[in-house]
Amino acid sequence: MHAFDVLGDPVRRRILELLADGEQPAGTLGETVRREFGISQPAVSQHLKVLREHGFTTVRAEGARRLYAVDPGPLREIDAWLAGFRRFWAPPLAALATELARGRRERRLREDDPDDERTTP
Amino acid sequence: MHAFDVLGDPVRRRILELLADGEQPAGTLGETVRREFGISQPAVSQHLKVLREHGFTTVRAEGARRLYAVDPGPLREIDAWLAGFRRFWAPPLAALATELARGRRERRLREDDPDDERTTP
DNA sequence: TCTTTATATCAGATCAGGCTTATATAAGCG
DNA sequence: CGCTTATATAAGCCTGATCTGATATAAAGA
Repeated sequence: MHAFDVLGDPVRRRILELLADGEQPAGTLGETVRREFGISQPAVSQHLKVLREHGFTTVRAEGARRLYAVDPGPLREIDAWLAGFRRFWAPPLAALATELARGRRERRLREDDPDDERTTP
Repeated sequence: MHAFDVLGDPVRRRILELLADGEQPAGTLGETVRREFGISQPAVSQHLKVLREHGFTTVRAEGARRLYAVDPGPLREIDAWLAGFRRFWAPPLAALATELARGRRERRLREDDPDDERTTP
């Protein structure tokens, strides 16, 4: 199952959205999702398993509770794939900004580079 | 079928990658994909149908040929969904840059706003 | 017009995903 | 310890996605 397939399911997307605000125990997630989608506890648990096994979440045990949290790895990969298409809608400046933010940040902070692409003439 | 499901299929992802370099007739796409994945012509045609019907491509007829091209709409929506998680891996500067590129670009160019968040004290 | 080329659609088979009910595991508590 | 709470796994069913081979449609060319 590819990362995109994992995100194809609305329940799994919702779980990730909920986790975006911070870690949550399986039970709390389950309650919300069950209310919203009308599915059973095992169904939720199976979705959590898919998310886990594909690296979208981490889990840590706290007593009997399982605390889930977002693991950004696969989302990042998807973002990287999308990058090849971003030029179809993003203005060129954004690409530059991304580049800037990604690689040149530390260089700038250390060397105090006077060369500045931000102000286009 | 959700946009994420559409991208879940490797054949469809490949087709979009090929189209990223510009429009191509179904036949050319088909040849490449058939070579790479070992599937039949109808299979490719069905994938093209999925891409079409979910808004990932446009088609225009040129004689008997169908020229496919990327339609960025759904990819953009996916990008928007991902935005809610980007803070997990992108440095804050990138978010600012995105914001900048998206909405404030013209304002800045016109008004020459002296208010500058870029330099955090 | 007849034939070839380009692409799409149809019908049927197969397979994977997701759901449910029932059950297992393990911690918390009286 | 038993009982309850929290979560996971198992087994079986059902639906929908994708594939193939056959066929339809339509443009191009002899």
